[in-house]
Amino acid sequence: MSAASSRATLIEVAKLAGTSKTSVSRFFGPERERLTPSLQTRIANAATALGYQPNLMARGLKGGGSRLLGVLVADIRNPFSVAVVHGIEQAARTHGYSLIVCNTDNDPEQEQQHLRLLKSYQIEGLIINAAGQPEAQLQALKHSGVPLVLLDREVRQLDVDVIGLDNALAIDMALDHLVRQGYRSILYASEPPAYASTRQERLQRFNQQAERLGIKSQTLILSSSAPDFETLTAFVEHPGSSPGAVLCANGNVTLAMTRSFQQLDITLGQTGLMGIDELDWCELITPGITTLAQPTDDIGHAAVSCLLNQLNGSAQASPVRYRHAPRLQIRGSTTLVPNF
Amino acid sequence: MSAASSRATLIEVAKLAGTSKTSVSRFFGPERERLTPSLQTRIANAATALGYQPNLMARGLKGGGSRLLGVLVADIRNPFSVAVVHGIEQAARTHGYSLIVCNTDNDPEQEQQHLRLLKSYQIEGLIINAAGQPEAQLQALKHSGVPLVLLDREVRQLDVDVIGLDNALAIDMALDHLVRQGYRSILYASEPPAYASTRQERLQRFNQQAERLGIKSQTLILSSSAPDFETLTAFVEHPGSSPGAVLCANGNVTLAMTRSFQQLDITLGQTGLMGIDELDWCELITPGITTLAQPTDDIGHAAVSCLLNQLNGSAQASPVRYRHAPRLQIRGSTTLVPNF
DNA sequence: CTGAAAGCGCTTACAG
DNA sequence: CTGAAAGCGCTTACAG
Repeated sequence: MSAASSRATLIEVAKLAGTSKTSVSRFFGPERERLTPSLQTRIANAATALGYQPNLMARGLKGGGSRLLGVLVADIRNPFSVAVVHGIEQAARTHGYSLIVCNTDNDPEQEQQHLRLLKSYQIEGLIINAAGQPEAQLQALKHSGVPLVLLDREVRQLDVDVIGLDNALAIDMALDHLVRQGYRSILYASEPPAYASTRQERLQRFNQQAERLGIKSQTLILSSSAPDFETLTAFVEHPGSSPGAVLCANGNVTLAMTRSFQQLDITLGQTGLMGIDELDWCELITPGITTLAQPTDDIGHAAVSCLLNQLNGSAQASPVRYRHAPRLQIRGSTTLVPNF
Repeated sequence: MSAASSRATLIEVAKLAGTSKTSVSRFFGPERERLTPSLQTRIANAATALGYQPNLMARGLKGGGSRLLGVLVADIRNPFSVAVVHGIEQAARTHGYSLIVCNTDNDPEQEQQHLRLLKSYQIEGLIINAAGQPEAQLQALKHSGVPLVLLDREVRQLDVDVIGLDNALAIDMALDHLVRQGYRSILYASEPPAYASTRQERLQRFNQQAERLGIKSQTLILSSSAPDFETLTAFVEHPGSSPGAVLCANGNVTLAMTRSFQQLDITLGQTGLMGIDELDWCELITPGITTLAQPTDDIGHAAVSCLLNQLNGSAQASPVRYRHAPRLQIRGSTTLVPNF
């Protein structure tokens, strides 16, 4: 159909520059300096004249490396994930890498499929926010020399670098804030913890610390179908001896809970509401929703650094865990007596 | 550093199966049926035994096609873009394609750089939501036989398929709704229209239709720095003979305007507020913000279809324009007398 | 400093 | 139905 005036190749450039493939190849690689200045300019001219772009797939084939990083996200529509991918992209670009981004929609099957594909593309590293527990595949990748970094979620029995939030610290900060603000009974709302280590860590820390602090605590696991109004209603009406607050395990939960608050006509602040993950609209819901913002750019950058360290061989012997601290963003939803 | 027990190759599979490279290659390609059932199973066994995955970069090199689609977005943190990419990904996966996703952060320089890279990766098609006007590069790509689809934004002097919203229809629907609701003076808020054809189209249609309908109209171009409270305040205080409404050109603007409304303590509904693009939180801002939702999945799917049509050679002679209709989502922000 | 040659893992006419 | 051979565009020892 199309004219397909196919792109110029190394050979054509060499011919036009009156030199060999080898020299042209060197010109576009790390050995450019070995070439005479005059040869360099001859090649440069020929290349621009022909609009030559090295074929990275060919280069990848022959040891040069694909310069491709795989990124596998569980939910690309989650603002947190998008923000991290943005950070990853920034860092990757700085180092001359491009990204193959795949989304699994939290489906382990799609995850398997994507992992197969990524392997096929000879990626030089993989950053994965796992949907399931693809230990076998990842183990195989790792074993075949592909640097790996787990993002936010761990995978059982897989001993590789993990980058994410300091979940224990986050829960501690949340509880500390809520208690300071006068809330003494806390409902912790989360998506089902199975398969997502982050959810488990946060939930576990919550239970542990709530007990240690003598806080009246309760847990609500959100089903993906209908919201659980009963539990929430009961909690709001009988929070115990003192005011209650709802702590949301992540942005999705915060969204769901905010909806529920509105539908049940629960006053923000009077019943506290706080969430892990910062979202565009948290400041817009009167009187503002208090959050723990994750440093998403830092997380993305750290993930790329880990990968590069592994590529350089300058990696630690044992896997690293980067636990980033969240930033507390205080708003009206955790103030008992709204001032108006 | 790592053992790099490198992956199995075609040759090893052939050896183990006691056959030739050719047959193994056929097995993994579209010609599998030409092989004897017995040969097929022998190869299948050998392949799984070795955990063989075809090297797609090698395949890409030798005519087989890279099975890679490029996606270039102007702002990956915009929920609209993310939703469309999600749709693209779904459709691409169905057809066995993976995505190289690049983000330009609305920077024409990054766009140039990414385009060069994408070309290097031998993508089989490109979906681009342009940041600048990269006509030359795109022209070259098109000329070298790479199917192209413009997403949302057109590029001047570039005659290729365009997928996006029916901007004229959207504006018409918005104006119709606002007028019906009793607003007679409308402030149209937009980001700077330069370089983004969508913004221009919407703005132009707004001006045109406002005049035709005899609506008192005004325009506010948002600067990226500080919000323009003066214009908004003046508009709210002197909307003319009858109530005024603000129409936001896209999701970013809706966000900015909602902030401004709150900071200036403007009551939603009393002064209308409506936006193109549906966002998670539009239903959460009391009394809800009326929107025109874009069918993002459809748009993503359509983009992939166009690409595939071009690849098949079954494309129209002249470029196609798919203008998708928005869906009106009515909420309290465009009701003059809130009922409570 | 420069180049001829082998080879990366695959596909595809072309023969048989 | 199957396979030997050439070649995709590049890199990298190895010689000169």
